[in-house]
Amino acid sequence: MKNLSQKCILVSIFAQNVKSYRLQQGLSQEQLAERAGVHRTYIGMLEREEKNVTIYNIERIAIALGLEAYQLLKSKND
Amino acid sequence: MKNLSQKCILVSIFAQNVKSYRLQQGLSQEQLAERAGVHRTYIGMLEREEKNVTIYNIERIAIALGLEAYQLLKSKND
DNA sequence: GAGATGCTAATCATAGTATGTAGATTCATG
DNA sequence: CATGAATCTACATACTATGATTAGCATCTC
Repeated sequence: MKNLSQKCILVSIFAQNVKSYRLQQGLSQEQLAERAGVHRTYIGMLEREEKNVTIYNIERIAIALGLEAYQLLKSKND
Repeated sequence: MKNLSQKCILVSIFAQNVKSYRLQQGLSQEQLAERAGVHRTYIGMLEREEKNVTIYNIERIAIALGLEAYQLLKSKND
């Protein structure tokens, strides 16, 4: 799943948002992973734009960050 | 992937939005599928909440409907 | 009959999950 | 200063569960 960002803008936006909100809340990848019920390395892969995440995991991560899911798909400069 | 909606609210919201926006634009499932570059039955499966769609296909369908992707994840009564 | 949708099943590609290693950073503590 | 422990992250695989895609037939409405 290399170069996914070239094909899909959303993957990139999602990655940036997850990392941004996570750091904003002072969470490590591992802490966020535990809250969301996913594996430690999975969060890293998402932030590196290596995975084509599904809507179910978008929801889990949004909840773990205390956000509405659509916020993770919204470009911050809009 | 039955009873997906019980575990994931977003699947249900996404399904309702796709159907709602599609009908609003007077498109058949087949017409939307062609625009989005997916198969006819796949749109049907999404609208019936049978699939855990990936972010890449969310983007394709959003583009086909002339929408921003986040709009498909946003509950209409907010 | 024609068009649209539901539904099943089957195959192929890949998302989800996990393990292990390595490098970078921070922070004590001698 | 060292240097050693602890934490965080990147990265390389690998397995298996399931998402993506297609074909075929049924149902329903007009």
